[in-house]
Amino acid sequence: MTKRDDLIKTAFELFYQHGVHSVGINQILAETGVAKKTLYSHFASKEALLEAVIAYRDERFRLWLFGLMDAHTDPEEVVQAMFDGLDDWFNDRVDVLMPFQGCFFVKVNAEFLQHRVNELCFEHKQAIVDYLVRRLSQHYAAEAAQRLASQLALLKEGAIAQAYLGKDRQAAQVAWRLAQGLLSTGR
Amino acid sequence: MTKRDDLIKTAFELFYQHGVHSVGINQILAETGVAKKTLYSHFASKEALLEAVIAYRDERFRLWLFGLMDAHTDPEEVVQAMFDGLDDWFNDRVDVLMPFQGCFFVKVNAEFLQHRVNELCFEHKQAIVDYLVRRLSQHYAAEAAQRLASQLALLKEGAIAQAYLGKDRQAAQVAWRLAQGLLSTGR
DNA sequence: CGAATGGTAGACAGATCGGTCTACCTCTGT
DNA sequence: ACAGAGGTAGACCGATCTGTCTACCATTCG
Repeated sequence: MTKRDDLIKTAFELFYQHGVHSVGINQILAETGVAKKTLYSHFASKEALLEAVIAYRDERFRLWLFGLMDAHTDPEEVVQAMFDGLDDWFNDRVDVLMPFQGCFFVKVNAEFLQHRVNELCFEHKQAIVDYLVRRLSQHYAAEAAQRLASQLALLKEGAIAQAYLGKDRQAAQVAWRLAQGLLSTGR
Repeated sequence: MTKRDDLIKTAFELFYQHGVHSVGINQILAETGVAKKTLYSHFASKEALLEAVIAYRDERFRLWLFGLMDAHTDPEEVVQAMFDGLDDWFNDRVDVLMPFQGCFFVKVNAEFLQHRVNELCFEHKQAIVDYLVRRLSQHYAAEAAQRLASQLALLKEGAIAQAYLGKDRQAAQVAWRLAQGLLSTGR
Protein backbone atom coordinates (compact mmCIF):
# COMPACT_ATOMS: atom_id res chain seq x y z
CA MET A 1 0.00 0.00 0.00
CA THR A 2 1.40 3.36 -1.01
CA LYS A 3 1.55 6.24 1.44
CA ARG A 4 -0.95 8.06 -0.69
CA ASP A 5 -3.47 5.25 -0.37
CA ASP A 6 -2.75 4.96 3.33
CA LEU A 7 -3.48 8.65 3.79
CA ILE A 8 -6.74 8.41 1.89
CA LYS A 9 -7.92 5.35 3.78
CA THR A 10 -7.03 6.74 7.19
CA ALA A 11 -8.49 10.16 6.37
CA PHE A 12 -11.70 8.47 5.30
CA GLU A 13 -12.04 6.57 8.56
CA LEU A 14 -11.45 9.69 10.64
CA PHE A 15 -13.67 11.94 8.52
CA TYR A 16 -16.41 9.30 8.51
CA GLN A 17 -16.43 8.93 12.26
CA HIS A 18 -15.80 12.45 13.51
CA GLY A 19 -16.64 14.75 10.63
CA VAL A 20 -14.31 16.59 8.29
CA HIS A 21 -13.89 19.76 10.32
CA SER A 22 -13.33 17.91 13.57
CA VAL A 23 -10.30 16.07 12.21
CA GLY A 24 -7.02 17.92 11.80
CA ILE A 25 -4.26 17.21 9.34
CA ASN A 26 -1.91 16.46 12.23
CA GLN A 27 -4.28 13.78 13.49
CA ILE A 28 -4.21 12.04 10.12
CA LEU A 29 -0.42 12.27 10.06
CA ALA A 30 -0.09 10.83 13.56
CA GLU A 31 -2.41 7.94 12.66
CA THR A 32 -0.56 7.05 9.47
CA GLY A 33 2.99 7.88 10.58
CA VAL A 34 3.46 9.84 7.37
CA ALA A 35 5.37 13.12 7.38
CA LYS A 36 3.55 16.35 6.73
CA LYS A 37 5.70 17.18 3.75
CA THR A 38 4.81 13.85 2.13
CA LEU A 39 1.12 14.59 2.52
CA TYR A 40 1.47 17.95 0.86
CA SER A 41 3.51 16.43 -1.94
CA HIS A 42 0.51 14.23 -2.81
CA PHE A 43 -2.31 16.69 -2.06
CA ALA A 44 -2.32 20.43 -2.48
CA SER A 45 -4.51 21.00 0.56
CA LYS A 46 -6.82 19.35 3.05
CA GLU A 47 -9.63 20.00 0.62
CA ALA A 48 -7.82 18.17 -2.16
CA LEU A 49 -7.36 15.23 0.21
CA LEU A 50 -11.07 15.31 0.99
CA GLU A 51 -11.90 15.16 -2.69
CA ALA A 52 -9.67 12.12 -3.07
CA VAL A 53 -11.37 10.54 -0.06
CA ILE A 54 -14.78 11.14 -1.60
CA ALA A 55 -13.67 9.55 -4.86
CA TYR A 56 -12.25 6.60 -2.92
CA ARG A 57 -15.45 5.99 -0.97
CA ASP A 58 -17.59 6.52 -4.05
CA GLU A 59 -15.68 3.86 -5.95
CA ARG A 60 -15.66 1.36 -3.11
CA PHE A 61 -19.35 1.78 -2.38
CA ARG A 62 -20.49 1.58 -5.98
CA LEU A 63 -18.35 -1.42 -6.78
CA TRP A 64 -19.76 -3.22 -3.76
CA LEU A 65 -23.40 -2.31 -4.39
CA PHE A 66 -23.44 -2.80 -8.14
CA GLY A 67 -21.55 -6.05 -7.73
CA LEU A 68 -24.39 -7.40 -5.62
CA MET A 69 -27.05 -6.26 -8.05
CA ASP A 70 -25.25 -7.29 -11.23
CA ALA A 71 -25.59 -10.89 -10.12
CA HIS A 72 -29.33 -10.83 -10.88
CA THR A 73 -31.56 -10.06 -13.83
CA ASP A 74 -35.09 -10.37 -12.50
CA PRO A 75 -35.97 -6.84 -11.31
CA GLU A 76 -37.37 -8.04 -8.00
CA GLU A 77 -34.16 -9.95 -7.33
CA VAL A 78 -32.04 -6.97 -8.34
CA VAL A 79 -33.85 -4.75 -5.88
CA GLN A 80 -33.83 -7.38 -3.18
CA ALA A 81 -30.06 -7.67 -3.59
CA MET A 82 -29.78 -3.96 -2.84
CA PHE A 83 -31.80 -4.10 0.37
CA ASP A 84 -30.12 -7.31 1.46
CA GLY A 85 -26.83 -5.54 0.94
CA LEU A 86 -27.99 -2.58 3.01
CA ASP A 87 -29.02 -4.98 5.75
CA ASP A 88 -25.53 -6.46 5.75
CA TRP A 89 -24.01 -2.99 5.82
CA PHE A 90 -26.15 -1.77 8.71
CA ASN A 91 -25.19 -4.83 10.74
CA ASP A 92 -21.46 -4.65 9.97
CA ARG A 93 -21.22 -7.72 7.80
CA VAL A 94 -19.42 -5.87 4.99
CA ASP A 95 -15.73 -5.43 5.76
CA VAL A 96 -14.99 -3.26 2.75
CA LEU A 97 -17.43 -0.56 3.91
CA MET A 98 -16.05 -0.21 7.46
CA PRO A 99 -18.28 -0.18 10.56
CA PHE A 100 -21.60 1.46 9.77
CA GLN A 101 -21.75 5.15 10.63
CA GLY A 102 -24.46 6.33 8.27
CA CYS A 103 -23.91 7.67 4.78
CA PHE A 104 -20.51 9.33 4.33
CA PHE A 105 -21.78 11.56 1.54
CA VAL A 106 -24.74 12.79 3.56
CA LYS A 107 -22.40 13.63 6.43
CA VAL A 108 -19.85 15.43 4.30
CA ASN A 109 -22.59 17.27 2.47
CA ALA A 110 -23.91 18.51 5.82
CA GLU A 111 -20.64 20.30 6.59
CA PHE A 112 -20.44 22.41 3.43
CA LEU A 113 -22.64 24.81 1.49
CA GLN A 114 -22.29 25.90 -2.11
CA HIS A 115 -19.00 24.09 -2.30
CA ARG A 116 -17.35 21.75 -4.75
CA VAL A 117 -17.72 18.77 -2.42
CA ASN A 118 -21.49 19.21 -2.41
CA GLU A 119 -21.47 18.55 -6.12
CA LEU A 120 -19.31 15.45 -5.66
CA CYS A 121 -21.70 14.07 -3.04
CA PHE A 122 -24.66 14.72 -5.30
CA GLU A 123 -22.94 12.93 -8.16
CA HIS A 124 -22.49 9.81 -6.04
CA LYS A 125 -26.19 9.67 -5.26
CA GLN A 126 -27.06 10.41 -8.86
CA ALA A 127 -24.84 7.60 -10.09
CA ILE A 128 -26.82 5.12 -8.02
CA VAL A 129 -30.15 6.42 -9.28
CA ASP A 130 -28.82 6.22 -12.83
CA TYR A 131 -27.79 2.62 -12.28
CA LEU A 132 -31.25 1.77 -10.95
CA VAL A 133 -32.90 3.38 -13.95
CA ARG A 134 -30.61 1.47 -16.28
CA ARG A 135 -31.34 -1.88 -14.69
CA LEU A 136 -35.09 -1.30 -14.37
CA SER A 137 -35.35 -0.10 -17.96
CA GLN A 138 -34.68 -3.65 -19.08
CA HIS A 139 -38.08 -4.70 -17.73
CA TYR A 140 -40.15 -1.53 -17.46
CA ALA A 141 -41.08 1.34 -19.73
CA ALA A 142 -38.81 4.36 -19.43
CA GLU A 143 -41.31 6.36 -17.44
CA ALA A 144 -42.07 3.53 -15.02
CA ALA A 145 -38.37 2.80 -14.56
CA GLN A 146 -37.71 6.44 -13.74
CA ARG A 147 -40.53 6.56 -11.21
CA LEU A 148 -39.51 3.28 -9.60
CA ALA A 149 -35.91 4.41 -9.30
CA SER A 150 -36.96 7.59 -7.51
CA GLN A 151 -39.09 5.62 -5.10
CA LEU A 152 -36.39 3.05 -4.44
CA ALA A 153 -33.79 5.77 -3.90
CA LEU A 154 -36.08 7.37 -1.35
CA LEU A 155 -36.50 4.04 0.43
CA LYS A 156 -32.73 3.48 0.41
CA GLU A 157 -31.99 6.91 1.89
CA GLY A 158 -34.75 6.49 4.44
CA ALA A 159 -33.35 3.14 5.50
CA ILE A 160 -29.85 4.57 5.96
CA ALA A 161 -31.17 7.50 7.99
CA GLN A 162 -33.32 5.30 10.19
CA ALA A 163 -30.52 2.79 10.69
CA TYR A 164 -28.08 5.49 11.77
CA LEU A 165 -29.80 8.30 13.63
CA GLY A 166 -32.91 6.22 14.37
CA LYS A 167 -30.71 3.35 15.59
CA ASP A 168 -32.94 0.84 13.81
CA ARG A 169 -30.64 -1.86 12.48
CA GLN A 170 -33.56 -3.54 10.76
CA ALA A 171 -34.45 -0.53 8.66
CA ALA A 172 -33.33 -2.27 5.47
CA GLN A 173 -35.94 -4.95 6.04
CA VAL A 174 -38.63 -2.34 6.59
CA ALA A 175 -37.60 -0.65 3.35
CA TRP A 176 -37.52 -3.92 1.46
CA ARG A 177 -41.07 -4.72 2.54
CA LEU A 178 -42.18 -1.34 1.21
CA ALA A 179 -40.26 -1.94 -2.01
CA GLN A 180 -41.95 -5.28 -2.52
CA GLY A 181 -45.31 -3.55 -2.46
CA LEU A 182 -44.06 -1.24 -5.16
CA LEU A 183 -42.81 -3.92 -7.49
CA SER A 184 -45.88 -6.14 -7.19
CA THR A 185 -48.60 -3.52 -7.53
CA GLY A 186 -46.68 -1.33 -9.97
CA ARG A 187 -48.09 1.70 -8.22
CA MET B 1 -37.02 39.73 21.31
CA THR B 2 -34.44 39.21 24.02
CA LYS B 3 -30.75 39.05 23.20
CA ARG B 4 -30.75 35.44 24.31
CA ASP B 5 -33.46 34.56 21.79
CA ASP B 6 -31.70 36.56 19.12
CA LEU B 7 -28.50 34.62 19.73
CA ILE B 8 -30.28 31.29 19.54
CA LYS B 9 -32.13 32.19 16.36
CA THR B 10 -29.05 33.56 14.60
CA ALA B 11 -26.88 30.67 15.76
CA PHE B 12 -29.47 28.26 14.42
CA GLU B 13 -29.49 29.86 11.00
CA LEU B 14 -25.71 29.84 10.75
CA PHE B 15 -25.31 26.31 12.12
CA TYR B 16 -28.08 25.07 9.84
CA GLN B 17 -26.51 26.50 6.73
CA HIS B 18 -22.80 26.05 7.29
CA GLY B 19 -22.47 23.41 9.99
CA VAL B 20 -21.65 23.82 13.66
CA HIS B 21 -17.87 23.59 13.39
CA SER B 22 -17.69 25.94 10.43
CA VAL B 23 -19.34 28.78 12.35
CA GLY B 24 -17.34 30.66 14.96
CA ILE B 25 -18.61 32.43 18.03
CA ASN B 26 -17.36 35.73 16.63
CA GLN B 27 -19.43 35.24 13.50
CA ILE B 28 -22.58 34.82 15.57
CA LEU B 29 -21.70 37.92 17.57
CA ALA B 30 -21.07 39.99 14.44
CA GLU B 31 -24.39 38.88 12.97
CA THR B 32 -26.41 39.69 16.08
CA GLY B 33 -24.46 42.75 17.26
CA VAL B 34 -24.38 41.26 20.74
CA ALA B 35 -21.24 41.56 22.86
CA LYS B 36 -19.21 38.51 23.68
CA LYS B 37 -19.63 38.99 27.39
CA THR B 38 -23.40 38.97 26.99
CA LEU B 39 -23.28 35.69 25.13
CA TYR B 40 -21.22 34.08 27.86
CA SER B 41 -23.54 35.44 30.53
CA HIS B 42 -26.37 33.45 28.94
CA PHE B 43 -24.45 30.35 27.83
CA ALA B 44 -21.51 28.69 29.51
CA SER B 45 -19.92 27.66 26.23
CA LYS B 46 -20.48 27.23 22.52
CA GLU B 47 -21.70 23.73 23.28
CA ALA B 48 -24.30 25.04 25.72
CA LEU B 49 -25.47 27.44 23.01
CA LEU B 50 -25.73 24.54 20.59
CA GLU B 51 -27.88 22.60 23.02
CA ALA B 52 -30.20 25.58 23.35
CA VAL B 53 -30.33 25.84 19.56
CA ILE B 54 -31.28 22.18 19.29
CA ALA B 55 -34.05 22.62 21.87
CA TYR B 56 -35.28 25.69 19.97
CA ARG B 57 -35.44 23.91 16.62
CA ASP B 58 -36.95 20.81 18.20
CA GLU B 59 -39.78 22.84 19.71
CA ARG B 60 -40.45 24.87 16.58
CA PHE B 61 -40.46 21.84 14.33
CA ARG B 62 -42.65 19.69 16.54
CA LEU B 63 -45.16 22.44 17.20
CA TRP B 64 -45.44 23.04 13.47
CA LEU B 65 -45.71 19.39 12.47
CA PHE B 66 -47.99 18.23 15.25
CA GLY B 67 -50.15 21.29 14.71
CA LEU B 68 -50.79 20.18 11.16
CA MET B 69 -51.57 16.62 12.16
CA ASP B 70 -53.69 17.45 15.21
CA ALA B 71 -56.24 19.02 12.88
CA HIS B 72 -57.31 15.57 11.66
CA THR B 73 -58.58 12.34 13.14
CA ASP B 74 -58.88 9.94 10.24
CA PRO B 75 -55.49 8.18 10.10
CA GLU B 76 -55.12 8.66 6.36
CA GLU B 77 -55.74 12.38 6.76
CA VAL B 78 -53.33 12.60 9.66
CA VAL B 79 -50.58 11.03 7.60
CA GLN B 80 -51.43 13.08 4.55
CA ALA B 81 -51.14 16.22 6.65
CA MET B 82 -47.58 15.22 7.50
CA PHE B 83 -46.50 14.68 3.90
CA ASP B 84 -48.33 17.79 2.74
CA GLY B 85 -46.43 19.66 5.41
CA LEU B 86 -43.14 18.22 4.24
CA ASP B 87 -43.99 19.27 0.70
CA ASP B 88 -44.57 22.83 1.92
CA TRP B 89 -41.30 22.73 3.85
CA PHE B 90 -39.24 21.44 0.92
CA ASN B 91 -40.62 24.20 -1.28
CA ASP B 92 -40.11 26.99 1.24
CA ARG B 93 -43.73 27.70 1.99
CA VAL B 94 -43.24 27.47 5.77
CA ASP B 95 -41.74 30.66 7.15
CA VAL B 96 -41.28 29.37 10.67
CA LEU B 97 -38.89 26.62 9.48
CA MET B 98 -36.55 28.88 7.48
CA PRO B 99 -35.44 28.07 3.92
CA PHE B 100 -35.10 24.32 3.49
CA GLN B 101 -31.58 23.00 4.01
CA GLY B 102 -32.30 19.40 4.95
CA CYS B 103 -32.81 18.10 8.48
CA PHE B 104 -30.98 20.15 11.10
CA PHE B 105 -30.74 17.18 13.47
CA VAL B 106 -29.27 14.90 10.84
CA LYS B 107 -26.67 17.53 10.03
CA VAL B 108 -25.71 18.22 13.63
CA ASN B 109 -25.61 14.52 14.36
CA ALA B 110 -23.15 14.07 11.49
CA GLU B 111 -20.62 16.37 13.14
CA PHE B 112 -20.38 14.59 16.47
CA LEU B 113 -19.75 11.08 17.76
CA GLN B 114 -20.59 9.68 21.17
CA HIS B 115 -21.54 13.12 22.32
CA ARG B 116 -24.42 14.61 24.26
CA VAL B 117 -25.82 16.32 21.18
CA ASN B 118 -26.20 12.96 19.44
CA GLU B 119 -28.60 11.94 22.16
CA LEU B 120 -30.57 15.18 21.77
CA CYS B 121 -30.88 14.64 18.02
CA PHE B 122 -32.05 11.08 18.57
CA GLU B 123 -34.66 12.25 21.06
CA HIS B 124 -36.13 14.64 18.50
CA LYS B 125 -36.59 11.84 16.00
CA GLN B 126 -37.94 9.55 18.66
CA ALA B 127 -40.49 12.14 19.77
CA ILE B 128 -41.92 12.20 16.26
CA VAL B 129 -42.12 8.43 16.06
CA ASP B 130 -43.79 8.38 19.47
CA TYR B 131 -46.34 10.91 18.27
CA LEU B 132 -47.07 8.81 15.20
CA VAL B 133 -47.56 5.70 17.32
CA ARG B 134 -49.88 7.59 19.65
CA ARG B 135 -52.06 8.90 16.83
CA LEU B 136 -52.14 5.62 14.93
CA SER B 137 -52.99 3.65 18.06
CA GLN B 138 -56.41 5.27 18.02
CA HIS B 139 -57.29 3.29 14.90
CA TYR B 140 -54.88 0.37 14.76
CA ALA B 141 -53.78 -2.38 17.11
CA ALA B 142 -50.65 -1.59 19.07
CA GLU B 143 -48.45 -3.81 16.94
CA ALA B 144 -49.77 -2.45 13.64
CA ALA B 145 -49.43 1.13 14.88
CA GLN B 146 -45.82 0.50 15.83
CA ARG B 147 -45.02 -1.06 12.47
CA LEU B 148 -46.78 1.69 10.55
CA ALA B 149 -44.96 4.39 12.50
CA SER B 150 -41.60 2.83 11.68
CA GLN B 151 -42.48 2.67 8.03
CA LEU B 152 -43.77 6.24 7.94
CA ALA B 153 -40.70 7.51 9.76
CA LEU B 154 -38.53 5.82 7.15
CA LEU B 155 -40.53 7.45 4.37
CA LYS B 156 -40.26 10.84 6.07
CA GLU B 157 -36.48 10.59 6.47
CA GLY B 158 -36.11 9.33 2.93
CA ALA B 159 -38.14 12.23 1.61
CA ILE B 160 -36.00 14.77 3.48
CA ALA B 161 -32.78 13.18 2.25
CA GLN B 162 -33.98 13.05 -1.35
CA ALA B 163 -35.28 16.59 -1.22
CA TYR B 164 -31.98 17.93 0.09
CA LEU B 165 -29.02 15.99 -1.25
CA GLY B 166 -31.02 14.49 -4.13
CA LYS B 167 -32.41 17.93 -5.00
CA ASP B 168 -35.85 16.44 -5.59
CA ARG B 169 -38.33 19.02 -4.35
CA GLN B 170 -41.20 16.63 -5.02
CA ALA B 171 -39.88 13.92 -2.74
CA ALA B 172 -42.71 14.45 -0.27
CA GLN B 173 -45.21 13.55 -2.95
CA VAL B 174 -43.28 10.40 -3.81
CA ALA B 175 -43.25 9.44 -0.14
CA TRP B 176 -46.95 10.18 0.25
CA ARG B 177 -47.79 7.90 -2.65
CA LEU B 178 -45.84 5.12 -0.98
CA ALA B 179 -47.57 5.84 2.33
CA GLN B 180 -50.96 5.60 0.71
CA GLY B 181 -50.17 2.08 -0.41
CA LEU B 182 -49.30 1.24 3.17
CA LEU B 183 -52.48 2.57 4.70
CA SER B 184 -54.81 1.02 2.15
CA THR B 185 -53.34 -2.46 2.00
CA GLY B 186 -52.34 -2.58 5.65
CA ARG B 187 -49.22 -4.43 4.65
C1' DC C 1 32.38 6.47 -3.60
C1' DG C 2 29.39 10.20 -3.95
C1' DA C 3 25.45 12.64 -5.68
C1' DA C 4 20.64 12.64 -6.04
C1' DT C 5 16.19 11.33 -4.56
C1' DG C 6 12.56 10.89 -1.45
C1' DG C 7 11.40 10.18 2.82
C1' DT C 8 11.09 11.74 8.28
C1' DA C 9 10.84 14.89 12.19
C1' DG C 10 9.35 18.81 13.64
C1' DA C 11 10.09 23.93 14.15
C1' DC C 12 7.76 27.70 12.54
C1' DA C 13 4.42 31.24 10.61
C1' DG C 14 0.04 33.32 10.25
C1' DA C 15 -4.61 32.88 11.09
C1' DT C 16 -8.48 31.65 13.84
C1' DC C 17 -10.61 29.42 17.50
C1' DG C 18 -13.19 29.56 22.27
C1' DG C 19 -13.24 31.98 26.26
C1' DT C 20 -11.77 35.75 29.86
C1' DC C 21 -11.27 40.24 31.29
C1' DT C 22 -10.95 45.33 31.54
C1' DA C 23 -12.83 49.78 30.59
C1' DC C 24 -16.52 52.37 29.30
C1' DC C 25 -21.28 53.62 28.36
C1' DT C 26 -26.29 53.98 29.26
C1' DC C 27 -30.09 53.33 31.38
C1' DT C 28 -33.11 52.99 35.89
C1' DG C 29 -34.76 53.62 40.69
C1' DT C 30 -34.46 56.17 44.69
C1' DA D 1 -27.89 63.51 41.67
C1' DC D 2 -25.96 59.24 41.98
C1' DA D 3 -25.23 54.28 42.74
C1' DG D 4 -25.81 50.00 40.64
C1' DA D 5 -26.99 46.86 36.95
C1' DG D 6 -26.39 45.34 32.54
C1' DG D 7 -24.94 46.17 28.17
C1' DT D 8 -20.91 47.21 24.46
C1' DA D 9 -16.36 47.14 22.41
C1' DG D 10 -12.60 44.86 21.93
C1' DA D 11 -7.87 43.69 23.82
C1' DC D 12 -5.98 39.66 25.21
C1' DC D 13 -4.69 34.60 26.29
C1' DG D 14 -3.59 30.00 25.21
C1' DA D 15 -4.67 26.48 22.16
C1' DT D 16 -5.16 24.71 17.64
C1' DC D 17 -5.55 24.94 12.79
C1' DT D 18 -3.49 24.65 7.83
C1' DG D 19 0.43 24.97 5.36
C1' DT D 20 5.73 26.02 4.67
C1' DC D 21 10.35 25.27 5.48
C1' DT D 22 14.76 23.61 7.29
C1' DA D 23 17.68 19.89 8.63
C1' DC D 24 18.64 15.28 8.61
C1' DC D 25 18.56 10.33 7.26
C1' DA D 26 18.33 6.19 4.11
C1' DT D 27 18.39 4.22 -0.15
C1' DT D 28 19.66 3.85 -4.81
C1' DC D 29 22.15 4.52 -8.90
C1' DG D 30 26.00 6.19 -11.91
